[in-house]
Parts: sequence; structure tokens; C-alpha cells
Amino acid sequence: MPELPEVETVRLGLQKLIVGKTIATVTFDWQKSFPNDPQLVESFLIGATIVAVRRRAKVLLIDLSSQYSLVIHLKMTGQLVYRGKSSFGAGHPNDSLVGALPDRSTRVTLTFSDKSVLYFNDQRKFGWVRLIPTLEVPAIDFMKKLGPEPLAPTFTDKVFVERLKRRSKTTIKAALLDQTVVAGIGNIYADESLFLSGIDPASIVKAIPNKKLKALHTAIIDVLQLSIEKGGSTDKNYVNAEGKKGSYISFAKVFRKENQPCPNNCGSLIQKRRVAGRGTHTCPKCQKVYV
DNA sequence: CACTTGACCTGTCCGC
DNA sequence: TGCGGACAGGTCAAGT
Repeated sequence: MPELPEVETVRLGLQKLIVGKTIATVTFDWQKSFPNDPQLVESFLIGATIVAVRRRAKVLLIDLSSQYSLVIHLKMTGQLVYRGKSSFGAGHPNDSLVGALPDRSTRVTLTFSDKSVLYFNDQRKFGWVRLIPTLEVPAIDFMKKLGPEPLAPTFTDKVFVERLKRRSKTTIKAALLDQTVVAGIGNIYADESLFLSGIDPASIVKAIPNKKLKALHTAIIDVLQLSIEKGGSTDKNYVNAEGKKGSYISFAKVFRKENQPCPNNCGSLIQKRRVAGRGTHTCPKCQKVYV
């Protein structure tokens, strides 16, 4: 999916576009994309006004005046695209990925009282939109287990190292992808931050020197912040709330750079291999393996 | 408990 | 051109 920077970019867009709007109708064509009790939908979604758009890890939270929230996970291919009543069709051909909506990937459609529309598109149907009382959201199982927000000031290198202890025997790549260690990192930013800190993804956590873990901590924050500034990464499907691509991918050092020269000009080529069951990109020369 | 693998889905790309 | 298999940014459940 969209990882933390992509979800944050969608959040920023939606905050500008939909806060204050009142929901008029909702339709869906795939039950698992919208697994909600119709009674609750009628009582607490229809007629409710959007009061805030928040994010926790890779999860979007749309708070409603009914004291309920729409909790949304985009997983691999989810998109939330807003269309005002005057916007239609594709935007600029260079930065837009979605054309006329709804299309065959549209799973959920929310219509506002001013006739503007929010589409939840999701090619692979892994994502979902759930209606939950706002106060109960932090108590949902997966929310409770989440690790710290990497961009919060409280996420110090000390906290990072402490959190990593729960996955000391696995690879650092698997540990970074584990949302209970740190929330919001996915495959792209795991590879990027490990390259920046010079650690091979197959390194075993407990064998990595403290100094390198501190470098990794810094790299994670830097890379996530830069990506948010660039509007996230568009590899295949990701678009922001206006249906436009992010540009971070063109700043990526190793992700999807197989067989291209290492950006450090060390002379070797970026390699692609499998670590922790995921496609993984590294420079064999600049990243050290600790085992 | 820690860790790994398969499943959930659709679409695209690559090799035969 | 057609077809099978691998793979894709994420997370669970089930297995060892």
C-alpha cells in the first residue's frame, strides 16, 4: 500500500477537501470493502458531517459528527479520490492516474449533500472502510498493537532500539516491516532507509552495532519526511485525494533501481533479491551484512 | 512467544 | 498470440 507518507498525503488532501461536508449516500459493490451493519450506516453515517481527518500508522480516520469514525486501510492498491461537482475526467496527463469515476476498481462511493463525491477505489480488494465509534477506535486489536509513530518527537533513537528488542533474532528488514515495532514503514521506505544507513536488510537485528541503529533511526525519519514533502511515492497505483501521483519515487536511491549504478558512485550495481519474503533492493558494496 | 509461510484479490509482465 | 507462473507498495491466520 501506500505507506505512511502516502497515507499522510491523502490525509492532508482530504482535510482540505471534505471537512465540513455532510454525507448523503453510500454505495458499495464488494462486501469485504465495506463490512458494516446497514443499521449503523443508516444511523451514524448517513446525514453525518465530517469534522476531522486523522492518521495513525497507515490507517486513515475520518471523524464524523455522529461520534463515529470511518476507519480506512488502503492496503496495497487502495485509493481515496475526491471529485467536486465541477471536476470530471483525468487531470493533467503527467500527474493523474485515474480517469472518469466510478470505474471497475471502485468499491465504495460516498456522496455529499453538495453533490461532490469521495471514491474508494481498490483493484486488489484488500483494503476496507469500517464504521466504528470514535472512542472505540484506539481499542481495535490492530490499533492497540501498533508501535510508535516514527515522526513523533517521542520516537527517539533510544525508543527505536528498545522496540527492536522484540524482534532481535530476525532480519532488520522483517523488523522494520513489523508494525508493532514502528508504525508506518513499508517495503519502499524499509529499503531506502537501510541503504541510507549502510545496513544490509538481511542483517540480524541483535548483531547490528548500536551506532548503525542510530543511523537507521535518523534515515527513517529523513526519508519519511522527504517523501511527504514530495507527495509520496507512486510506483503503480498510488494517487492522492485529487487523483494525482506523488513524486518521491524519482528521488528513491535503490527502490526499483535494479541493475542501475549505485547512487554513491561506488561502482557496483543495485541488486534485487528476496528478504523477509519481499522484493528487496540493495547496494552489495555500500550495505554491510551483520550476522 | 518468535518467526515464517500462505492466503486474501486483480492485473501485468516475462518466458516458453 | 496464448498460457502458466511469478510478482506487486500490506496484513492476518495458521503453521513450525
